Amino acid sequence: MKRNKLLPVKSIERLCLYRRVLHSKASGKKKFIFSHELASILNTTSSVVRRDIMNIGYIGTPKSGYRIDELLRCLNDFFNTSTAVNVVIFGLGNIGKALISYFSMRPQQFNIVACFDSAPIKVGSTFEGCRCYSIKDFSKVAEQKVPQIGIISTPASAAQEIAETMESSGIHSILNFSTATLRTNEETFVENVDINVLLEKIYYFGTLNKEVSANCF
Amino acid sequence: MKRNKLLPVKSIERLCLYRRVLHSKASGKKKFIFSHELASILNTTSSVVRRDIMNIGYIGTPKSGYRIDELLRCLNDFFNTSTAVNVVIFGLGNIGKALISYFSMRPQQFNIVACFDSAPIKVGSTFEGCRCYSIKDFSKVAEQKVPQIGIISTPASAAQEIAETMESSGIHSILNFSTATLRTNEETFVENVDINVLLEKIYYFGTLNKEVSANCF
DNA sequence: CTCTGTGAAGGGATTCACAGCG
DNA sequence: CGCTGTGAATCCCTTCACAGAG
Repeated sequence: MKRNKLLPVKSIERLCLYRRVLHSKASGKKKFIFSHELASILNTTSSVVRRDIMNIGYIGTPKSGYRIDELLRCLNDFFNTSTAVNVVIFGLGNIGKALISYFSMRPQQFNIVACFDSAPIKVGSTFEGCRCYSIKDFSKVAEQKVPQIGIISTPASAAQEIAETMESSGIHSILNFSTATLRTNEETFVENVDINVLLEKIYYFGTLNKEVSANCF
Repeated sequence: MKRNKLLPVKSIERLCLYRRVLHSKASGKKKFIFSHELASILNTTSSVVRRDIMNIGYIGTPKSGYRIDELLRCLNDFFNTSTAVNVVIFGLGNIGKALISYFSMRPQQFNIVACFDSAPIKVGSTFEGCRCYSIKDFSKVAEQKVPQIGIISTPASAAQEIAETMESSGIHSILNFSTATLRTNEETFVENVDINVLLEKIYYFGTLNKEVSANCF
């Protein structure tokens, strides 16, 4: 793993949030925003905000701050979201359905183009406009829909094979809700969302040690 | 935020995973496990494993490695899981239901004792054994059920008020699936799971920059 | 030998602090 | 005076490297 010229993960996460805030303010009357305003909205510090914005190369103006429209455009370019990104979901269980429902109302950024399940009863059905295919048909569907992101919301036992299938179709961005530890190529980025780990973690930091918080800056 | 004697967040996350692996191996015939075995299973390095285990104070034996049963007991003590932790969920939408379904089959560690929703049609109903209450009744229910963890799976607009309600009832561990940036007391630990941020992130690291991976060690 | 335990080095991200500009 | 931009310091985590034990 060589993270050559890439921005820090944390910085990327925050930049997403700046984008959301700016988007919500883009139609307002205010044309400029200060680093400390963004910081206050997102519970961080102005230093962090300035550093992050510096990282993506945008230059604000002293005294007046950042132009909202320009910075927003800069962030949009940075995240390369001129067209919606195609997403596929493996596993039409509760999580899969939750994601499809969520994005069916917000098709601007991410477009869930297909879902896959191994249960014959689900294959061929349509959930909120999203067609469910057999996992066996993935490569065919992938050729047609050209997904860039894959989400795994299957039991852990199926996860590794699915990850490999996705990789062989050129998907290098995987969001893994299963408890499996995926083994992937170096160029694939996997993010694990493990509900047990999340709960253990917040329980540890919130309950076992009262004097701590990670939410504040 | 003073993270006094606390272990690093990343270390905590990994320790959860060690526990899961050890648990699955506890009934096997092998009595010992090496740091490099754990590392290989979880896609990390033996250095990391040894450092993490050192952090919680367990001492292995050179040559034979770690006693699986002892290390597991040590981890259980560390995470203080002698009894199930009580969890409440705000918002009986898709995510809320997914979580209830998931944990209704695994009541050992985390026990979802109640859920809350503002929709009158949901209040009073029961989903997979979990009773849905009005948010207004939270403090009454909380007195009875003594929840230690709260999960927010409502729209962002309701999140801040819910977080404050939870805090006033003594919950200091919050898992936030909404897009709201919560403002909480210092002693409360908030973990945000923002699906948009997650997807942006994996898209950035997986698609925009092919030469990178964060899954490998 | 092959393991663990751990001080020390290294690398990354955050924070500090201040120059420079309007 | 605000504010931003940014080198430098700091802090935290990971990695290295090796002593010590069996």
